[in-house]
Amino acid sequence: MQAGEQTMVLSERKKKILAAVVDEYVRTAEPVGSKAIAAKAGLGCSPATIRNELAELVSLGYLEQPHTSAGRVPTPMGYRMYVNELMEKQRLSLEETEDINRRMNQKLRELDDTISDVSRLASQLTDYPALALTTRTTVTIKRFDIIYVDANTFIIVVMLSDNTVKNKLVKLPVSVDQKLVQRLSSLFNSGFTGITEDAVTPLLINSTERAADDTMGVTSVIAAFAIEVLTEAGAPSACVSGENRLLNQPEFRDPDKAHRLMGYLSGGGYILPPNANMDEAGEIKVLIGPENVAEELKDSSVVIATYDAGDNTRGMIGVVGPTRMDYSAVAAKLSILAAGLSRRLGGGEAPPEGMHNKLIIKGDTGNE
Amino acid sequence: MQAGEQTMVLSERKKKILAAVVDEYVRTAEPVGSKAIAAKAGLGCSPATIRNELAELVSLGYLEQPHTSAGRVPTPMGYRMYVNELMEKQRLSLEETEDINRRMNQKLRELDDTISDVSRLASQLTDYPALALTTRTTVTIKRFDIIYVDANTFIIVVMLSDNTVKNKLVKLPVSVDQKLVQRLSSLFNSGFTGITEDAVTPLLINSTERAADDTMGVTSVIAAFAIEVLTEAGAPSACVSGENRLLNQPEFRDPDKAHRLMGYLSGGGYILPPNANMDEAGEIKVLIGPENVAEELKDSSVVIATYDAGDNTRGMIGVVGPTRMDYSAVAAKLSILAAGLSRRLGGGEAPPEGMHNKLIIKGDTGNE
DNA sequence: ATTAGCACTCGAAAGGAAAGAGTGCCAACA
DNA sequence: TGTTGGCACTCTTTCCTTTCGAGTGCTAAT
Repeated sequence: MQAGEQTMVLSERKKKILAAVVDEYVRTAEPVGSKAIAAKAGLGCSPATIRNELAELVSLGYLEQPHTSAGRVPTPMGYRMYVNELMEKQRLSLEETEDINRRMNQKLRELDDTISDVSRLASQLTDYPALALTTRTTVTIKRFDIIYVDANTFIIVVMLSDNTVKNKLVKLPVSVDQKLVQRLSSLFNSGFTGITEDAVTPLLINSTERAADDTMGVTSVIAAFAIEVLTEAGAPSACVSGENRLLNQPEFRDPDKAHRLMGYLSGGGYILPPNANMDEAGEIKVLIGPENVAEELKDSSVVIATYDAGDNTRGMIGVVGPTRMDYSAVAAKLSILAAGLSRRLGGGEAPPEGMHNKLIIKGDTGNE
Repeated sequence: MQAGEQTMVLSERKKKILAAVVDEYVRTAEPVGSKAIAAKAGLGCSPATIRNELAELVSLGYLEQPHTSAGRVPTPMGYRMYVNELMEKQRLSLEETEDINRRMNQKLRELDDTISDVSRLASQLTDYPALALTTRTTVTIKRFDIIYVDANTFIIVVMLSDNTVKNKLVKLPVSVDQKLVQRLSSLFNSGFTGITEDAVTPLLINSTERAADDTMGVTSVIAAFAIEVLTEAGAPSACVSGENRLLNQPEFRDPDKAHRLMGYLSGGGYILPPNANMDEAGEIKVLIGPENVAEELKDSSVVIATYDAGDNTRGMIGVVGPTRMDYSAVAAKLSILAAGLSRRLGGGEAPPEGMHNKLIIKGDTGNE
């Protein structure tokens, strides 16, 4: 963090070595030594040479040693370099891709509880805890119907601008006239469609009440539902799955540490969309260790894919794990998931199924 | 398990001692010694006397020692005795009760996603993982409406016998006549109401199709939705929350052990309703260690409260933890939750709010 | 029937020695 | 100048031994 921050261009060999360290450390979770690298990475030179290089990589800030005389471990900066430049963008095999798409198809029959299903799927695929979230920006009502059931029961049905439909059964303590219900239905259908939540003012409600000649206060019940629906649909929804997979990772063998992070995650993961704003769909964002804003994530990494859920809705699926994470595989898988989601939910401008690895990976600038 | 199974009546003092051991062990999670009991339980006798009694309780099968020269720990049989006879049924203070009810009220505005909210609440209250599940038996359609939106779009709205309402937006590739939709709407409303899922036969669908003069295959789309709704509503739904709280318990400090159980739980907890059949609402059932059928639960305990969700629907909320569990407090809290749910969801025959501790606790017979 | 006393057991904690992995550096070499 | 083998050194991990203490079981006294 302090020394050697000036971004010098690494020699080819240094890059290869750094990549080898990351790969190996990701695989084994143990500090990797010069000998192992010499054996693995096919550059024809001896452990001693590699030791020299390693020492330099340490002083440049890409690697560190848990203690003198242990192998090297990537620093966040090292991972960042790996993710930005070194990592070979993994192309999943056709089978894998198809498998993911198949499983997605199975899940996504109804696009409503999609989020939770998708996050579960992401977690299964990656074996890390996963989270899914959606932010909608402006939602309006497209259509408003009221179904008269009996004298004190009716059903409100609202179709929103994102083509979801919400309904509510209302039971009143008093009897209402079927005519009144019909009047209200058409009044709401004309007065409350196409407007945002803010536009539902007491004024509007009052005038509707008067226009409908409603003396029983039914109007306000219906209006309350309209507001509720708009609020709820406009609010971001989040969902976390597979927290327990954290326990697979050796870095979370300490129950306290695991518990802290899991608690944070099941807390809703609200705070997760880390550097705010959702980016363009299709991009993948990687946040490594201290790059995360949330204190609880400072020594974990997050990989996030953004997808386009159509009609002003942006969604993200992400995965949380130790900094020692298989970024490449995770990114590839999330990318397919996100593409699939965009294709299904989005406006249809999404790329076709084949096109699964435009893998634009992007992260922080790297400076604190 | 092998010796001393004959249920002899324990002397008063043995009971007191056993209760003291359980209480203390629940509190500290460490084997409890004769000295501690002498100090705590106010029976005026010395550690030596207690040691004699303890030895007998061990040979009777109520207690065991992790090793010679450690304190005593309750066996499942010991816990069973404690739960059945010794435990003082805990009355929560008025404040606590009110707090629970208040929090329940906050959550339960909509009775739909109730289950997940309630399980979360149960977990928060008890600090153990919680699960909620519902079994519905027979659901029928009470009312069937189709809202015509435009030539290839309509909304199906179905009201079920349990007064929930489901809807689905249907987009057709072909244009349909508004008249046809109306015809279908009334045909379904007369033909598909009051019947169970089984009764939706191809025969019925065909005759409806013919009656509606439907040549576009719209009928089958609608019928498919009807089946889907009936299936889904009739299926039990389960929900687990707060798995991570398991990590609070010292017995789950071993990550592998914790992981096993958490995995089992997030697997859906299907298999949880252990000795099958839901009992009468209001009862609390305690399953201790080996009394559980699921292998994964053999050394954990489960406390389950059943509530009446009205109209053929039985629900359960339960809590999972180590056998060393604060049965009394958990039972009391679950009891209030279940009562609250019955009151809100059930037919209304539930006891009023004040009545929160009829705490009938019941478990297995205790023999394997 | 209860109790004080005491030897004994067994796990948990503390200390220490040995093993092993990996480094840093130096001197030799191409 | 860059690369390599060699070697001493460091630090962790592991295993063993010792110590400590809580708690028991038994016996003899009350």
